[in-house]
Amino acid sequence: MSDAGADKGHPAEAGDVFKALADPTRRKILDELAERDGQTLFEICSRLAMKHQLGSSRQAISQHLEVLIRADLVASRRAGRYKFHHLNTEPLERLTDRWRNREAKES
Amino acid sequence: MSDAGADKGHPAEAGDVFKALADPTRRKILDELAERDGQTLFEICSRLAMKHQLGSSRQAISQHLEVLIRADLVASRRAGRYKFHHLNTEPLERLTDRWRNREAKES
DNA sequence: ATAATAGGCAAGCAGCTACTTGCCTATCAA
DNA sequence: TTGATAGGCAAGTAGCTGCTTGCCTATTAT
Repeated sequence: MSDAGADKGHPAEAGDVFKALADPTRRKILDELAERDGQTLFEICSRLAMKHQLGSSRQAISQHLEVLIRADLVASRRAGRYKFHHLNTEPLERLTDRWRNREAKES
Repeated sequence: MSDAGADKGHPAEAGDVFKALADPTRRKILDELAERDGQTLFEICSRLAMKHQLGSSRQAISQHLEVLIRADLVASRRAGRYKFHHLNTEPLERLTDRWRNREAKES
């Protein structure tokens, strides 16, 4: 039991997606995963530190990943002592159509 | 010169757009402007209160509009004692392509 | 002119949020 | 086994953010 995903307990509201995207560090994490999908926490940490001079600690990145997972923008998969993170662009698909199509629906 | 818009003093970074969209009240303001463009502050206040049971004060909405203007999502135009607000969807156009196209550029 | 309307400015405050710190568990190599 | 690696949990904290409060200016109606 205990699903390895992150799309069961939450409906992943649109508000969570916007809030997740509101942080620059989280956006850089998504950039990193877009460039190389399936990285572990330590990989993301070291690559962010090198490429962006981001001195974020491991725990900081871990908490950011939690937010991204809650927003369904990142899916995690356990394999032994490693935990790989994968980018999911599906919540981004029709995110802004709401205002471009002149059709408001929900918050 | 001296355009009546909001793209001169600020480059209107992408981060400002994401932060502006992170608040549910601001998203509802955009919904309102998408449904009826060119409303004044008082119009937005009363319509939000009616349709969404949003008990936000005038100053609260005013401050939200400031954020939206800084993000270039709303343009304001003065006419006498009225100030009309217009929705600008241009910053939303390629907002999420950055991760969907696998091409990271800037924060 | 006087009052009403539409909006602006700024200080203060409560709640949230990103981050740190410290310690813990689990898996793998020697 | 022991130690190193990969990650988790939880409390504490500083700064940001959304909102209120109070007072102010500008434009319009009477």
